[in-house]
Amino acid sequence: MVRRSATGRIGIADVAVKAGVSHATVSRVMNGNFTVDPEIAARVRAAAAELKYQPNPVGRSLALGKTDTIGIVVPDLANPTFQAILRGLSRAAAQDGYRVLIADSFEVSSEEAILAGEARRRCDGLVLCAPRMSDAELEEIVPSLHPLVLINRTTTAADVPSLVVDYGQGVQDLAGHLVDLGHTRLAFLAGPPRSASNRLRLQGLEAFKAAHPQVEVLMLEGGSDFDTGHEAVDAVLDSGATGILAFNDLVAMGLMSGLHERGVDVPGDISVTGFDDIPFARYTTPTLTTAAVPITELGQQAWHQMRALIRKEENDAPGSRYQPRLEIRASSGPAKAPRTAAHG
Amino acid sequence: MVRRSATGRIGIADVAVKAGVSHATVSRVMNGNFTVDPEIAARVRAAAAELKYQPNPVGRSLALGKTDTIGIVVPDLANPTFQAILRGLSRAAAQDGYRVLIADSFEVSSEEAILAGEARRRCDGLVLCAPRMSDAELEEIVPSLHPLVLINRTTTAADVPSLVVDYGQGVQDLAGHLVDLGHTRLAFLAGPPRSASNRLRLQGLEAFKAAHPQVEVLMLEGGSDFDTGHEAVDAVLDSGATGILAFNDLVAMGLMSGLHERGVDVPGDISVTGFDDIPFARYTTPTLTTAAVPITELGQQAWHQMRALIRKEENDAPGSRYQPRLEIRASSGPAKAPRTAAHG
DNA sequence: CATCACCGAGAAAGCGTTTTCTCAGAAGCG
DNA sequence: CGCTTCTGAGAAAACGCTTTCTCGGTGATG
Repeated sequence: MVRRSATGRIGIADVAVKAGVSHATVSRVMNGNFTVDPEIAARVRAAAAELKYQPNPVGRSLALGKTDTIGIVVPDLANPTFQAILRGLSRAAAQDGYRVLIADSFEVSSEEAILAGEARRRCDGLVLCAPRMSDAELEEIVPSLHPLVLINRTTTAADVPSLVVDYGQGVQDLAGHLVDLGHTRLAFLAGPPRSASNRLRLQGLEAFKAAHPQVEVLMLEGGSDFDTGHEAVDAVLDSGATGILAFNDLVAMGLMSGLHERGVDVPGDISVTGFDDIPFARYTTPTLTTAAVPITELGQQAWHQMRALIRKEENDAPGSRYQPRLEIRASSGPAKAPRTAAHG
Repeated sequence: MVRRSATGRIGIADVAVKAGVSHATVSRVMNGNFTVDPEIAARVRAAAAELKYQPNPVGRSLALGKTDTIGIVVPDLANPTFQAILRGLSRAAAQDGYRVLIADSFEVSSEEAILAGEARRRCDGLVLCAPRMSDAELEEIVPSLHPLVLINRTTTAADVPSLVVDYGQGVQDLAGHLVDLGHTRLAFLAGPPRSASNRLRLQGLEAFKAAHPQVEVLMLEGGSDFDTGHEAVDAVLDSGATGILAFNDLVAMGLMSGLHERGVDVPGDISVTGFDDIPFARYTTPTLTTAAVPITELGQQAWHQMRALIRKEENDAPGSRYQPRLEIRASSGPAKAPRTAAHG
């Protein structure tokens, strides 16, 4: 039997014995070091192949001081946005031989710091995705997390690229689109209170209100999933608004489903817009007007920024800002006469 | 400065020096070994806290022979089914202090074996999710992957729990439902050819045909995403079938969207069913009749099986079989008179 | 008072690699 | 032929931790 090591797995030592050389030589051969006699190299390779030897990555990591793994912390793995970021990140990282370790904080912001630290120590770098923690807390832990890439949050720390989507501009574009269609009474179905992207949307709407004093913009409480939108039907109908800006596509879909059940026509009676342009958005009935965020690309960019950090390359553009693109589909249409005047 | 080690990070040695004890003692204290003098322990803890010492997991892994990480290989991270499994797995594993490393094979079956091996070596166990590789290849690599949990595939190897969804039964339930509604000409929009779950559906349909000779069941080529369903509109209309069994909910949604564009009424003209019951399914218009698979629970179960393997517990139920539950919604309805007779 | 058992902490040996250091032996040169 | 230089491979250190081994020192017991 060749099983010698305590773990039961065959190691470099087994190969060394079989090939009649030292571990050092086996290591050299496995790493393509050419200062080794071709004949011996061949013998080592034969032995390795015969034993099906594969280097233990943990030992390797310890010696090399790197794990070829990056971590990502997301607030909620059920959210399509984070799924897409994860996908883009994983795909891009894989092309450079890196793997991704995931940590889901389940929207528990108090856990984020611990999760992030733990994940960081296991990996060569960390992507912190839309953290829910406070600015103060973020600033405090950021230094210990380098190399770090931030998504949808910013920090004053240097060397921490930030990829942010301009939700403020996006929501203004959507509101503008509705106003162009004649809507004068809008309502915003807000997202999770701790979400920075929700704050950006709110700021965008404030700016919009300032620029369009004739338009009413109501604020309604919401969340980030289907059910939130579905449950908001009453509040939406009560508001008398004809143009609804949902926090994201999921909320918009839930809302449209609820409106459909009530016999309210979209966009005949009420126009609905989403945000994100998830793949489903083009297959709803009616198809969903939304603001498209190149979200998978964002995950990919996150990796490229991370790679630059790991390789200590000069980074000409540390971080970037993504502009959502207005995607006009069938869920938004001309405003009908305001319902407050409908009884006349 | 306390930075001594080559990596720049502070290690156990720094704490030892600061507390005036040996590394061994620091290690003992950090691991809650009570054979150490309380006063010394306090001194060590104080030093550790002051230096913000956190044990290096790589060194720890090497010494302990475990990484507290499990790997998962999925054919396509963009597929909601695998996302849900990942979510359930990650959540359950996290509760036991384990993290998940992901590997996406992008439906390239030739990559799967390498990916699986690599991921396995980095982790304490592996979840192989609906692998596309051949049975022969699977059998070949399975022994080297233990502890291993298989999803939607089976193996002859012992000690490899298999979690499989009974797609065959599910598709028969759906077909039966349509036949009960009076449909006599059905069509199946197939999934990826290499998918085992697709094979199971096909087998189920064969059984169904045998049991219902009066019902026609046509086979149409397809895939697993929206676009597949959307592009299948012509084929579906040409087939003359009034009841369409889509491979999954995504395909069904794409198809319904396409039918809607053509002015075909669902379920008035054609009934459509999906599979999986993804969250979106209850918010489509019309809401989607489908077969619900407890997919997140499946991910969770995968962890429980894995945990039993890692802990070498006796496992009373190595693997299990999940029965989809028929979820009748609005996309299926009574068959109208066969269109072949409509010209009369 | 001497011996034994025991307790607690340091020394050292792993865990599986990579990489530096070291040193035979061969080759080259005068 | 003797010296130096170079090549290539083994010995050993390092990576950061856990854990066994060892042993000085204390308290207990006969």
